[in-house]
Amino acid sequence: MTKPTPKRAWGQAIQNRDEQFEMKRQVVLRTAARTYSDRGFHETTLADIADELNISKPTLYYYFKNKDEILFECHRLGIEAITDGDTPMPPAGTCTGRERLEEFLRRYVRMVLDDFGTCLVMTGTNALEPKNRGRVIEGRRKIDQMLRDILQEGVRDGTLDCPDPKMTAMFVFGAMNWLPRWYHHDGGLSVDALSARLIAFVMRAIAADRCDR
Amino acid sequence: MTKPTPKRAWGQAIQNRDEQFEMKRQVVLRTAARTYSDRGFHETTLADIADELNISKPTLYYYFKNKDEILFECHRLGIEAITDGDTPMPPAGTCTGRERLEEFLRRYVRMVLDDFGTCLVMTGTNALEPKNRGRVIEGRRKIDQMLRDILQEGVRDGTLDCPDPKMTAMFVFGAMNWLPRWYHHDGGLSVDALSARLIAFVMRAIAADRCDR
DNA sequence: CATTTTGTTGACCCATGGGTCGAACAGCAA
DNA sequence: TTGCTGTTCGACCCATGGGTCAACAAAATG
Repeated sequence: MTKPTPKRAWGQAIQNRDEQFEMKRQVVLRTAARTYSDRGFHETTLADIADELNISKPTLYYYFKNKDEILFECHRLGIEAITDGDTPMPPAGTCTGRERLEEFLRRYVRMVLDDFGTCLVMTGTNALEPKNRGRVIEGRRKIDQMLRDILQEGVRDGTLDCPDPKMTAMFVFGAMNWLPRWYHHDGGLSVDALSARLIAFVMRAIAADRCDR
Repeated sequence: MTKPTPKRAWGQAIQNRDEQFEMKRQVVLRTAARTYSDRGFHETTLADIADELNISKPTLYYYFKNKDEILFECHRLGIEAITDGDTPMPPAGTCTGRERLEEFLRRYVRMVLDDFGTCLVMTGTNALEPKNRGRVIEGRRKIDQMLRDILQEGVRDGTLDCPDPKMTAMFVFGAMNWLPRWYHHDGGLSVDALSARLIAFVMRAIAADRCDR
């Protein structure tokens, strides 16, 4: 659950003023995301986060409006990690549903094992103020829909065979969202190896040609 | 996530003194488990629980030592629901690993969609005091082991075919532990139907004769 | 009815922790 | 040196909520 922490100090690189500001914001967010995931949102005090960065509590308020905003930003970054990944998902139609499914699972696993993704699935949205809460829920809904669409696409083009795409999606999300609770980055198993195993498991369950071995 | 609440009043049935005491304890626990699951442990105040039962906060302290103990009892009941179910699991050897797996999954799904089981998988153990925390973790470890053993048994007797029972167990637990987050008792899908779907999904993935259809 | 035991409560205590404020301090330009 | 702006912090405020207590109500007991 906790990645090997770089443990970089607070103000390191001396760059442009705005970049420095944005960089420090990021450092706070990463630290917060980790701590929220480990101990839970309500069990984490702002003093905890500040201490971990060797800064004071008011300094946090120089970079963020309040505790909620920090959590919201973590969730937002987690969601963006899939929806607007660095390389976009291959659009529907360019390859089989099964191939798109594999790609989606690979991305999602990577995302959910990154600090922000982990935070997204480990901490509830209850703490967020209504407006931000709604945005997060909407984001997650879109991701849900993405997987459902892919499954249906695979059923249509004959590369997948699952009786109930909606429910199947939930089972698969469950398996993936649970990863941060037991997978440790320091073990012998790499994220890529893990996602390969998970993909194999899912494919055996729903790939149309699942009698291959 | 929230079952149709009976909403029974506080002191209803007039029975033996001790039974009454124990019954009221149970009512508190069920209410607490539901609220903890819905809103989260830290988001739930003792006043919330008390209000829901139309009693006062100090009354809770007449039945329980503190907030932690209430949570612990919920977890304990959740764990017992599988380990010491009303009818014991068929012992290893009396049937195939695959059959035992089906039975285990059926039980686990039922448990995890009951108030206490839901509470067990929805709320973290961080809040518990060290001693109780250890007991809960131990309980969950035993349940983990149970599934792993069943999987290995199935591999041995040839009814199951999964390359890595440990990891497979985690995937399956993930899918099941995620159920309370999306399944609603008031929908058209019964718990039994749901567990049948989940079992079908898992069996397609790891049953040795998974080419049946 | 008196008295003890069992249940219940309003009112209170107080540690925790989110959030604020004004002072201080850095760097930099004129 | 003087000011200006961006950054940091010690000290403080105060609402929340877990937990307590003494008093009161309600059965049981005799």
